[in-house]
Parts: sequence; C-alpha cells; structure tokens
Amino acid sequence: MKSSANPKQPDISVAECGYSRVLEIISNKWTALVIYAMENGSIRYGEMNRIIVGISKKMLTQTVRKLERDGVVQRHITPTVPPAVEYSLTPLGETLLQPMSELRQWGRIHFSHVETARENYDKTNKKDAQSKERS
Amino acid sequence: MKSSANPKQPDISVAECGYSRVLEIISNKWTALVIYAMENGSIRYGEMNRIIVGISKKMLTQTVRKLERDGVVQRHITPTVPPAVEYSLTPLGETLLQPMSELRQWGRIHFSHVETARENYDKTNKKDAQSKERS
DNA sequence: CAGGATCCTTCGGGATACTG
DNA sequence: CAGTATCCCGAAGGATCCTG
Repeated sequence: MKSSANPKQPDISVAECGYSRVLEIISNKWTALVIYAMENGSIRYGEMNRIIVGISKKMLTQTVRKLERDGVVQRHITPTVPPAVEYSLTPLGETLLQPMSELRQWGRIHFSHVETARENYDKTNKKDAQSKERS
Repeated sequence: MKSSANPKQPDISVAECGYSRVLEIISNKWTALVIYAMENGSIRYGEMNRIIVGISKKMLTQTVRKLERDGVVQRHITPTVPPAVEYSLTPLGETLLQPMSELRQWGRIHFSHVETARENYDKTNKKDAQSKERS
C-alpha cells in the first residue's frame, strides 16, 4: 500500500516480482524432481513413485495435482482393470525445462564452492548453537 | 540406500539433483528478493529493509546470514558511531543473477497462462473443499 | 494400481520487544 | 542503525490406513 518514498531505487515486492511467481510453482521440495521425471515423455504414477527416491504417494499426488492445476502437467487415464495413469508435461510445462536446467547446471558447477564457503563460515564463526549444517 | 533396480531410467534423487541444491539456496520466500536488491551493487541493511516490501528485520537478517554462509553475499561493516553495514554479491553470487533472471522472465511471460489454467481447473473441478486459490 | 483421508510433527516466518 | 531474542501460528510434509 505504501508507495515508494525513495526515488533512488524502485520498491521490490513479492507481488511484483516475476521470480516469486515462478517459485510459487516450482520451489517446493518435490516439484522439480517430478518435472524432471517427465522430461523424457509420459510416465506412470507408480513409476515416478519408484524413480523419485524418498517421495511418498501423498506428496507425489499432491505435487502432480498442483502441477496439473497450474497447467504444466497433464493426466492421461487408461481405464483398464487396474487403472493406468500417465503423466506428461504440457507445452507450457516444457517451457520450464530450459530455465530449470540452467539452475541445475548452476548447482552442478558451483555447489562445491558453496559447500566450501559454508565450511569456512562455520569454521570462522565457531558457534555450536547454530548447527545449521547437515552433514 | 537402495540402488536402482530399474535399468529403464536412472533414479532421481534429491541428493543427486543439482537443482535441489540450488533450491536449497534460493527457494525460500525472501532470498530472491534480497539478491535482487543487491544486483546493482552494495546496499545497506536498512535500505533493503525499506525496499523489500513486507520483509521483517528478522527475516532479512536470517536470509542475508544464510546467503553469507553460502558465499553468495558479503558483509562490509563500517564501524562508525551508528554502525553502517553494507551487503553485496560475491563473484559467486553474481553467477546466480543469470539463471535467476531467466526464471523471472519465465514468470513474466507465462504466469498469466498459469493463472488461466488454474481458473479452468477450478471451474472444472468444482470443489469448494479445495480452496487452493488466493485471489 | 492410483490414489484419498487422517493424524501428527516440524519448520518457515510474522509480531513484538530488547540491545550495543 | 543493525541487529538479537521470544513467542506463536499456520503450512509443509511424513507415516499410516483405507478404497474403487
């Protein structure tokens, strides 16, 4: 509600930043993995559940539903006796692969640097009360 | 612990995906905004607190500390009478600007599409119990 | 097979008050 | 000015059981 009283820089708001909107879509724990599971085409529910290490059926369903609602994923139901459900990226979903793969690249290239920085930081600031590291 | 029993596709794990590592860094609510606040150079604590709409001092400090620990941000303290603290991106931090701006671009370009998809989804699946939308 | 429903724990993060 | 310290709540997410 408060307009910028400081002309030096524009206000940065969550609402106006396109970035926040993307994070709203892909920032949770499993979404990215689910999208990657579909980057080679259709994949079945159970297959994803096996391939994505550590995900529960609840979280898989929840994640995939949210992505479907956002229009980045589609469901194809084959009404066989045990129902077979296939998931795949929509054209909109495919447009996400590029920017996401850049982030993944960044992680591969720079993450060791980040880990080193963390060790140095923790070494310098000897505070056991923090214990923010996850060996 | 369980190795891939399915040779058709490699396992996708949180631990092995570079993407998850990046999200670990930038996926929380404020990090991206804080980084954007620094993309034009050094900026003071209070200035960020004013520019980033809605952030609390607690969250600003917490976010900036985490980024410092990860090596993407540096602190410069000028020990004047009221201390002046400047924050800026490290070289490592600057490498994040590019992939992040692509995500931001995606949001600007495609988010209206997502909103439309949501409306259609909610219209089709008339379930008030869901109420996942945030007008 | 592909979920839905429930319960329960953890944690992000907001509000407020205090400090060097 | 630039934080730190507490309290507290709602949402994220895991575990378990049930179903068409």
